[in-house]
Amino acid sequence: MRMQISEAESAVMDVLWRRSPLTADEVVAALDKSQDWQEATIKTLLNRLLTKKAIRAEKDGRRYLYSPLLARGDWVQDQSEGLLDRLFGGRVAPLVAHFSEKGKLSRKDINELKKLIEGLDNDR
Amino acid sequence: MRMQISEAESAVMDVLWRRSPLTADEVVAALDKSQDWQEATIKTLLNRLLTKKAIRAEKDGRRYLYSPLLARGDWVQDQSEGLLDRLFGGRVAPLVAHFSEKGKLSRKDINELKKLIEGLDNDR
DNA sequence: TCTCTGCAATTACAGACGTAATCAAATCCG
DNA sequence: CGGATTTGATTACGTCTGTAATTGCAGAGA
Repeated sequence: MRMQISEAESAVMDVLWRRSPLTADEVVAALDKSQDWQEATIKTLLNRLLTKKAIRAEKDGRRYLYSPLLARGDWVQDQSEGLLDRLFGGRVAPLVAHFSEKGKLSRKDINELKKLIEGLDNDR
Repeated sequence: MRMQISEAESAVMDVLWRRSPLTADEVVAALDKSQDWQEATIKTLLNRLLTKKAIRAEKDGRRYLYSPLLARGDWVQDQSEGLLDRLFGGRVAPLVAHFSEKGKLSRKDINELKKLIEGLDNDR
């Protein structure tokens, strides 16, 4: 079983991925807009992430500075592929087809996808 | 907070989505290949799904026949959109770009995507 | 040096989940 | 009819998660 990061924990990771290192206080501040959590709650999440080795803390005088250890790309990869495997037989096209059917493709998406696919198609 | 179906529970849903109604026994048989669960475990999962109203049970003589109430499409939609929002800002193109970078696009995917996009692109 | 204070570490607690064992009710067999 | 068997219902229990409160310790002031 690989490392699991919970929903709440990933909100904390998100702020550290955006900018780091940060003090606990800065993390709290960053989450203030998006989440309705007490400071203590965020401290707990930071500690759980520490024991999971998903982040690290370096002493900076009286406080700590937190940084991610787990790379966002790896995490995203893990999550995405998990969902792809579980729901779409591991294939990307059906996933996109699904979003298309559900009207989740914006014009912008379509243009970008077109460009992306053409690029791939040309170079072999 | 909307209805949550756990990982283990979704394995049970999967067999009912494939074919239903089924007896508990048939569900157990179907899961025998993929999961290493005791019969009792599967009974528990069926019951939890019942209380969550994700499936229903109709009496068939001595036993019950189980069927999904939750549609697979709805569930897939829920999961996919959740991931899309959490990891890709709710946009499909970046998700596909991600898979592309990670080399998860097969030739077949590319062809299908191409066709799909063209279709969308033409009709407006 | 003693106290206050700002943080981090520890502890708390209920609900969900994974994973079952056990209990009970209905039915079949002899 | 009474025991064996089948199958669903109830109970169990440790871990993880969401959500905190509380405690303890290292500096800042008095």
